[in-house]
Amino acid sequence: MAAITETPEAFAQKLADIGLRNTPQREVVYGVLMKKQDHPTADEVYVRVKQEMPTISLATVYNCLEALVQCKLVRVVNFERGPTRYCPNLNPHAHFHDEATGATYDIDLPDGVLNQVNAVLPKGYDAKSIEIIFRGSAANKR
Amino acid sequence: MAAITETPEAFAQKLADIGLRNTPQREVVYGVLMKKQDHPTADEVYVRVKQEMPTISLATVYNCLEALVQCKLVRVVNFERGPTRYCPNLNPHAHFHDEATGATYDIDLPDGVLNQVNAVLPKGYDAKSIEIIFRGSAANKR
DNA sequence: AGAGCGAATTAGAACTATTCCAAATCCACG
DNA sequence: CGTGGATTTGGAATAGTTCTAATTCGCTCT
Ligand SMILES: [Mn+2]
Ligand SMILES: [Mn+2]
Ligand SMILES: [Zn+2]
Ligand SMILES: [Zn+2]
Repeated sequence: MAAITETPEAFAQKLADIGLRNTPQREVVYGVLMKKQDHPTADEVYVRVKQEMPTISLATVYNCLEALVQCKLVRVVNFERGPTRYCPNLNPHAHFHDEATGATYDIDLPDGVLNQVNAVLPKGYDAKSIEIIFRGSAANKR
Repeated sequence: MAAITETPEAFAQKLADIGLRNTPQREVVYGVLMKKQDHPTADEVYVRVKQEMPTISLATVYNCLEALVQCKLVRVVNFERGPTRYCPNLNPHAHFHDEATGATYDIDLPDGVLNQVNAVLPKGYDAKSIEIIFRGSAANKR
């Protein structure tokens, strides 16, 4: 299970692992993502971050999100060509996109299912990641 | 199994079903998609279509592709935020995206697997479609 | 503490894929 | 043939993201 509260040291270490520094901006961006476990766009992250750090720029939010994605503290989710969304849930999971409301829900994926899916690949295909997106309607969720 | 060669009448009917007319532009766009079973972008479709119909506009290619998607003769595929790609394979299948080459491969999906995947959804979630994308590397394919 | 220096941040310009718009064209029907 | 609504067309507009170049930051070394 991913730690809900990453220590500042562990956080800095994850960045250091790929040759990046820790910065106040990166901490704040990561903080807002952990605080509310949803799937905000870069713009939405920007709005939330500005409450804590009003001087941050949108470019920096993009930079920080990219840094967090690279050191695997955050995942990227895309629905069609809509704005990229950022997901702080590191557990193996799929996404359910409610087309009526636009809401996104995390769907836990047992290892068994991932293996089953991976098994459909013919010889010669080596998948580093599997992304599963459901589209439909969800009743009374969250 | 999807017909490789749709008759012009069946084609026109699929359009009529959703209240659209058949047009030469729509036929040509559909034709180039069926001819080469890959996953071209709108721009790539545009280039191919212009060989047969040099006066067609890019806007019309977008319009035609949208019409074909709506009447379910063509599917849409998106990888991250890259340009939308169009897939003429109507069988249930997943996509394998080779990150090294950028190539896209269709992966047949047996019903069993789709059911297994659908079964991970908690009560209250009703999926109208399931999209599966593999990312990795494929050796010597196609 | 102060200087040096590469990394990070910033504001704004640039870019790209797509959609919008308004005018021209087409075409099925009467 | 003439009309009217659908379709096509070229160009403008849009949205999200990336790029650029100048500034600022914050270690490290003295
Ligand atoms: Mn949506
Ligand atoms: Mn790629
Ligand atoms: Zn998620
Ligand atoms: Zn396909």
